[in-house]
Amino acid sequence: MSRIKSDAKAFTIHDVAAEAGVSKSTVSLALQGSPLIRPETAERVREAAARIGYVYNRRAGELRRKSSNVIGVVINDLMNPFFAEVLVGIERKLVDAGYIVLMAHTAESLQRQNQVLMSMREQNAASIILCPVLGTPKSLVTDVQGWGIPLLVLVRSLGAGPYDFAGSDNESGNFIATRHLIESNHRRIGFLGGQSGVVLHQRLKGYKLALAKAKIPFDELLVIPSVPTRQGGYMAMQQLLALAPRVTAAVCYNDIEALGALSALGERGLIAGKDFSLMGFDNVLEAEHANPPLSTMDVRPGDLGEQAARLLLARIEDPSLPPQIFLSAPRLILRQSA
Amino acid sequence: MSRIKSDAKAFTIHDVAAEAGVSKSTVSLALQGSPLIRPETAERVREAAARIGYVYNRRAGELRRKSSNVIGVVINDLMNPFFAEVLVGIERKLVDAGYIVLMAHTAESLQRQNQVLMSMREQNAASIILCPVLGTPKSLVTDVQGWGIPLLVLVRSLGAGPYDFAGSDNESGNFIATRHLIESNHRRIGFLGGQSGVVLHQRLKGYKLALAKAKIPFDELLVIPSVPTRQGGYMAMQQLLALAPRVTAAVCYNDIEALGALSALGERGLIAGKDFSLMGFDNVLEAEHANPPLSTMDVRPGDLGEQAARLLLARIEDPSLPPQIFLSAPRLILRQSA
DNA sequence: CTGAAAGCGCTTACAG
DNA sequence: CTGAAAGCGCTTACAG
Repeated sequence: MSRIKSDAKAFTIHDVAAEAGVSKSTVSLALQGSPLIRPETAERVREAAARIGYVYNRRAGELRRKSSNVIGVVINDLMNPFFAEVLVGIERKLVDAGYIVLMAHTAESLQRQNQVLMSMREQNAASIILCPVLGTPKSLVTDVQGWGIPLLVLVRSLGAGPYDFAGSDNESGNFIATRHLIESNHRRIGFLGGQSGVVLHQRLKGYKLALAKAKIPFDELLVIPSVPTRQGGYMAMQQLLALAPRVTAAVCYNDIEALGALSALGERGLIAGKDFSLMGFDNVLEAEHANPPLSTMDVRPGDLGEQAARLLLARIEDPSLPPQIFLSAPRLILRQSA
Repeated sequence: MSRIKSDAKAFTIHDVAAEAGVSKSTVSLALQGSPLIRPETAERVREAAARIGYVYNRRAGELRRKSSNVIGVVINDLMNPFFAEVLVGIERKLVDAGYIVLMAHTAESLQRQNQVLMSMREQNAASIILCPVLGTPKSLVTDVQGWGIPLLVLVRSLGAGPYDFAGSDNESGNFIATRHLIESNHRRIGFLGGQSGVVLHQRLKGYKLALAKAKIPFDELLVIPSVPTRQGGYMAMQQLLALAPRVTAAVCYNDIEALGALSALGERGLIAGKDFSLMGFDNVLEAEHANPPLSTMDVRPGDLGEQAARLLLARIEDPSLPPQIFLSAPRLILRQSA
C-alpha cells in the first residue's frame, strides 16, 4: 500500500509479432498503416498489439529513420504573460500537427540559453523556436543553422542574416500609440520602461517618429528606462510623476510595465484615463481587466505564437523555402487608461 | 543569400574513433569520463571530437541504456500566471539537475490530456508531472504508474491511491483569509469564483470553517461561482455587489479572479480596502502591483514548482520511496485590498 | 588500458 | 503480400 508501482515490462514489436504470428517487419508495416499489408493481417496485428499492451517506442523509430517529432521552444521570460500566451499558441499549433514541445526557460541568461540549446541539439530536436535573451550574439543564428536544425527567431530579431522570424511591428505600433496620445492633446508624453534590445529600439523609434510628425521636440528626460517588469513600471512611473513641468501621458514599453504604472498612479489617488493617460503594448489577457482597463496595442500574442509555429512547420516541410517573416501589425485598442 | 543552410553531416563516435585512432568503445568510454581510459587517450579523444565537431546523440545512447533524461510536464491552464510561475520553478530545478522538459498544455481538455500523456509515453519520458484537468478520472494515476513512469500530481489531488503530490493547503489557507476578514469586522463575506474541482472544494471548506468558528451563518447566496479567469471574477463581483443587504468583503477562489473583481470595483468607483475588502489566493507576481495591491494568501508558486521537481527527482533516484507529499502552507500577505 | 561483438527497438530495402 | 537481414548511434559485458 505504500510503494508506488513501477517497471511494467515493455513490449516490443518482436512480442507483437510473436502474438500475431507474423514477422517483425509485418508488424512495423502494419502499425504504420502500410498498404503493403493485407487488411486482415493488419487487423490481426493491431489486435495483438492492443492485447499485450504494446506501446510504440518512438525514439527507437526515429533513430532508425533519422527523424524527430520534438521541437524545441526556448523562451526568455515566462514571467511576462505575453510570452506565456505566445507559448500556448505555439504549443497548440505544434501538438495539433503531431509534434511535441521541448520547452526551456532562459530567464535572460545567455549561459542558460547555450546550455538548453545544446541539450536540444543532443535530443535531436527537429527544429527550434528561439526567443533570444538580450545580448545574444548574431552569430548564434548561423551556428544553429549550421547544426542542420531549422530555426525560427521569435519576437527579438537578430540582425540581417537570412532566417525565419515572427514578431510584431513595434515601430508602427508605438507610432500609433503615441499619435493617439497626441491626438488627445497631450504634449508632454513620457516613454516608460524598457532597458535595451531591438524591441525597445523599435518602440522608441515609433515614439520619436510620432513626436516629430507632430512637431513636438523629443525630450530625453521623458524616457525613463527600467527593468521590463511590473515593479519596473511602477518605479518608472514614480520618476515620471516627479518631473516638472508635469507629464500628462505616457506610452509604455509593454503591458506589464503599464500595469505597474497603473499601480503607481493608483497609489497617489490618480486615475488613469482621467488624471493621466497611459498606453500599454502587447494586449496581454490581463490588460482588459486591469483597473482601469488598459488601452494598448494589440499584437495578439496567442496568434503570434500560432503563426510562428505555422512558419516553422512550413520550413520543416520544405527546407528550401526562402526566409519567411511574419510581422503582426499592432492594432489600437482603446479602453479606459487613454 | 535566400536559402537557409541545412544538413550538416552528423558525425558519430565512429568518426571520432577514426580521427583519434582508437576504437568506438574507447571513444564512448572516454567521453563518459570513464576511469578505464588513460588520461592521455581521453584527452586525445576529446580533442578529436572537438576538431570534427562531434555532437553526442543522446537518444541513441538512451535507447541502448534504456534511460531517459526528459521529463514530461503537463499543465492545465498556462493562461493563469500561477501555473506559469509553477512551471518556471519546475523547469529551473529540472534543468539544473540535467533533465529537459517536454511541456504540454491541456487547456482543461481531457482529450488533449490523454493525447499528450500518450505522446510522452511514446517519447520515453523518465517521469511525468501532471496538473490534471478538471474531471480527470482517478484511475489515471494507476494507469500512468502502470506504464512504469513515475508520476507526480500537481496542485489538484486525485483521490486516495498512493502517489507523489505537491500542492497547497487550500483549506487552512482560506480559513486564514476568511478569518482575517472577520477580524476586520466584516459579517457579510462573499466567496467569489471557482467552478468545480478539489481545490474549490477545499477553499470553500476553509471559508465555511472560519464562518462557523465566528458563529456567522453560512449563506449559500454569497457564494458566486464563475469560470476561474479575470473575466469570471469581474462578473462574479458584479453579482455580489447587486446583493442586498450589502456584502462588504469577499475571499476569492484565486488571485486572477480577485484581479477581475478589482476591475469591477474600480468600474463603480469603489476602492478595494476602503469600500470593499478583497482577499486573493496564490500570490501571483501581479498581485503586488495590482491597483490597489492585492492582499492574498501566499503559496509561493515558484517554490511550489521547485518542490514538486525535488520530489520527482527523489522518486527517480529511489523508486521504492514511500509516497511523498509537499503541501505549501499559505501565508497571509496583507497589502491594500483587505 | 583497449578492441571486437552484441544488442537497445525500430525501419527499410531486398528477396521471394 | 510477407520474412530475413542490415543498420540507425550508442553502451557494455567480455576478452585480451
